[in-house]
Amino acid sequence: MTVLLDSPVKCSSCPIRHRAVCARCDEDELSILEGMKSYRTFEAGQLILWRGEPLTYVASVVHGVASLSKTLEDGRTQMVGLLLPSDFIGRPGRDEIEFDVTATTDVTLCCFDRAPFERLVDETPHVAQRLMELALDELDAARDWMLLLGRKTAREKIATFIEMLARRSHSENVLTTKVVLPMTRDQIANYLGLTLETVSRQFNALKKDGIISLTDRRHVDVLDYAALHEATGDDADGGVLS
Amino acid sequence: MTVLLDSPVKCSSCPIRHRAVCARCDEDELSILEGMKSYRTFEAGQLILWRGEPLTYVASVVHGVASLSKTLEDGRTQMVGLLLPSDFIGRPGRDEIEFDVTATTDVTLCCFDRAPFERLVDETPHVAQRLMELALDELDAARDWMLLLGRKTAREKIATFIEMLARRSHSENVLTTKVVLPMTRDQIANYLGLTLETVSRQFNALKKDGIISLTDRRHVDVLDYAALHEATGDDADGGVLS
DNA sequence: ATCGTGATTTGACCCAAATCAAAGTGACAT
DNA sequence: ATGTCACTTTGATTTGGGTCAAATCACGAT
Repeated sequence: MTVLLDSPVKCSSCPIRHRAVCARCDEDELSILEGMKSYRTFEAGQLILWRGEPLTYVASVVHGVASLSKTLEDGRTQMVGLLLPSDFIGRPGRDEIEFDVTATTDVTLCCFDRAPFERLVDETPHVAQRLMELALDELDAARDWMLLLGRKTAREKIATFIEMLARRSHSENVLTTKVVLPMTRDQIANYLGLTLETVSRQFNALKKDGIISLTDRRHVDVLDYAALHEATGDDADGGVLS
Repeated sequence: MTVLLDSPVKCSSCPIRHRAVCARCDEDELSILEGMKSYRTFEAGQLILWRGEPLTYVASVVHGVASLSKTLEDGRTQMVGLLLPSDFIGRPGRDEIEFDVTATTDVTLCCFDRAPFERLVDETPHVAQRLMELALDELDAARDWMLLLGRKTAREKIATFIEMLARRSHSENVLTTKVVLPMTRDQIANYLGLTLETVSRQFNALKKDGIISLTDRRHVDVLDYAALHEATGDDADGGVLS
């Protein structure tokens, strides 16, 4: 199941050092974190946490992609968030979550036991502030997603999804044309409030229109950024995810 | 336009005293707030704040209902949040919002200028904590709404909406059967990702099934709570808003 | 190489909700 | 009482995307 790695990387050379909850920690604070952290890895498809389960630890995503999802009585499900590297799982002052967390790809988490972590948060205002910023970013992303789920057509949903991945996958500030899809058509459907068949059809429709090309199942090449943005339905600079 | 009332009520007798951002303030802190607050009222339909506009003040909703909404290029809109009494507008560390805020009914806000308020937040950890709780509540509500927008049928959406209002409108812990709709069919449609015609038809379908009765346009009477919950599609205790 | 399995694409058909179009309601002003 | 205006209901029709079903593809295991 869960594999515990005995040797997490040093905070100072951690890939998410500058974006995660620890972004503004100084050397002393990092060494405290260093002492209380442990890595856990999960394989693609594994359930990481589930609704109602008491949270014994909180964590930052180091590598990979995890998803948050909610389920209706009859089994219909909707993803309600994607966790990319540097995103945070768990929240101060709550010991349950009301959704499931699943590893979408193989995932590495940097975990902290709750009690000592919460103590650190109470004593370190800028960590609390950083948590607040992360929560507000999630809230903004959730609201963009509400607009997508409530009002966008299937084509607009797919275009928005590709644009979002392109935006997030550029390492610095260069827009990449090659986008890696971190999930299957089924999972994409789940994220966008569609069925997998519609996802497939719309990918191919965008391809037929010369906006993207599909090299293999997990890679999209954006041929025409302007047309892609046009296809999202968003106005000028709206709809930006985080 | 905006009316400024010169005599806001005393914090100590404020109806949202125990739920708003000031919930855990002591007498001294309240008197600081007392000194920096002012009331503003808006008529139903008025725009309170809009996207991109710099935020000069933050506020708590005292009376009435306001809505947050986002718009696509061609004018389709989606509400992304409802603000009921005690909900908070504005956020530490951001000076713009990425949605419009509109008065749904007549609204009274308790406003604080940003600069002094942020100073207070920095100096008063429990206010920062309360803001965090409010943000996390909004995030949970947003996620419930994503499930609704992405996966629920029109009937389920209407049932969920009525159930949410019933839950929120009970003054203490008694479930009321009479629910006041704080908005028009058009606005409800906007909130639920539907058209106004569909909203009207589904209200009448629930009525025909004996689950609710519609006294007048703005009042719903819940005749059968169990059936209403059944109709939401939520499982046992899920889908609770805030 | 071949098989098996899960992911993806494609096609045919259907239905829930959108769209288009008209009436119906009720509160208020004249 | 009459007209106006904004909101709501109801009906007829269309349609985007869901559903069901059958290939096709890709890739690791044997």
